[in-house]
Amino acid sequence: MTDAAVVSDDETTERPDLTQVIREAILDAQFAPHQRLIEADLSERYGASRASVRTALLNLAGEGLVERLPNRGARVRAITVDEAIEIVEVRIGLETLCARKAAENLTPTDADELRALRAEIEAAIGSADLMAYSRLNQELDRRIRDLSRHGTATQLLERLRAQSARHQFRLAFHPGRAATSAPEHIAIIDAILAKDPDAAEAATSAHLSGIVEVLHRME
Amino acid sequence: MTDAAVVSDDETTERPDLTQVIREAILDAQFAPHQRLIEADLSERYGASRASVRTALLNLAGEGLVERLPNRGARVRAITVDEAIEIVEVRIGLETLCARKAAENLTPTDADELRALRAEIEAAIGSADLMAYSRLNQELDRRIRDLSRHGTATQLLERLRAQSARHQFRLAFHPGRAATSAPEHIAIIDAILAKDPDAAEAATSAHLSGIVEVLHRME
DNA sequence: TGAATCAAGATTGTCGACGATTTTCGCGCG
DNA sequence: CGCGCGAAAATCGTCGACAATCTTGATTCA
Repeated sequence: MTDAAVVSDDETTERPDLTQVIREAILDAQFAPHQRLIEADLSERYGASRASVRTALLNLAGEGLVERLPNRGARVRAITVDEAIEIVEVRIGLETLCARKAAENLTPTDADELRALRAEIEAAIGSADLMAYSRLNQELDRRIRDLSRHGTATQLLERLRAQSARHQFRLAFHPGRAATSAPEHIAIIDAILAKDPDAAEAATSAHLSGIVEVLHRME
Repeated sequence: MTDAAVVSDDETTERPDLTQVIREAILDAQFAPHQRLIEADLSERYGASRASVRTALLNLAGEGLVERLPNRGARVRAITVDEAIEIVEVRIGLETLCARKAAENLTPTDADELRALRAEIEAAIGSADLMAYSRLNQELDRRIRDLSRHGTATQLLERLRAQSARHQFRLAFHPGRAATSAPEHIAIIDAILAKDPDAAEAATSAHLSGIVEVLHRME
């Protein structure tokens, strides 16, 4: 299935940063929430020294993906529903800011790309392809962050997204969720395309407030 | 186990976490922005092994206080004025959220403490004690964060505050700044005391927007 | 003179080992 | 039978040494 015989025993191929490898393992749910990440185990599993594993775990702790209990090691950080709600509440502040800036900064080229993205989203909705729709939502969020050219907000949003990846994923398949959020996403896109910061902020705020509501009911 | 005569030369006293020591050194401006933090130097300076220093630097990198350039070591992260503006823009979103929650959660006991704090602030203004006023501003921000009981927002605000400590400090002594911001702070307190989330959000937003303005002019 | 090259120095990255701390588990005592 | 107690295991924290990498400065050649 893979394209070459490089996977197995030989480690001579360039190895990507351990931090990234473990980060993706966590986001891929190869490690469960609250699972202990024992340095010696990871060390053997990835063929690196304990010091390297340690460095990676320190990095991931800084990103909020793992917790480090003094003298008791690291474990995958588990986000409760309450925390997921807090995260979305914070996202309201950050994403409305980005939406505002995106509307202000929009260039004709950006507008074309955004229109293309809108078309894709509408197509995904039309064919009821939840998986594609979920992916496009993420893509839209990322696109708006980029357009905002606001490094600080972008960085914090990226952190929060990683931390709540599991919850975001669950939410995407919540019954009836797509039908509600789709027009909200379209509204956000249109407000940005219209270069209307106030409308972009309002549409973003409305969308995320809806998510907070849903999460509260799930609690 | 007497605790006398242990302070001077002997290192047998419990040592506070190196991360905290170096963090405070950075915030105290013992290390200048962009100054390189060489592991061997810090190791000798604080009488710890290089591994411990390394751990501390990784922690501080996670907090955004130092930058780590691959294979080229760590240095104190320098915040430009543009970044300082971005940080305040983000604070608008986060602190309005906290002010809102604080107004909603306020208990009679909290209200008493808040009134005491207001009295202190008014006293500092009356005596034109800029140093005390600056300290009380920080205290007020912290108090509102606590009252909000919003862990996620609190954590992010704490990070941002540390990163922009230098700029916040400079701003506090900007000519005429105290006269402008004092009534804004009082307005925020009163809105929270009135348990009026909308007013608290508006007052906080107005205050921080003013700071953004000033920073823009300083640029 | 000036650019390319390469050697020496400085600094970080990685490693295996040892010591410290926490957890686990068996054992005796009430 | 349960509860404390202590030894053993598991695991993290620290250390010194070495390897890899980047930087600096001298040297050579056109």
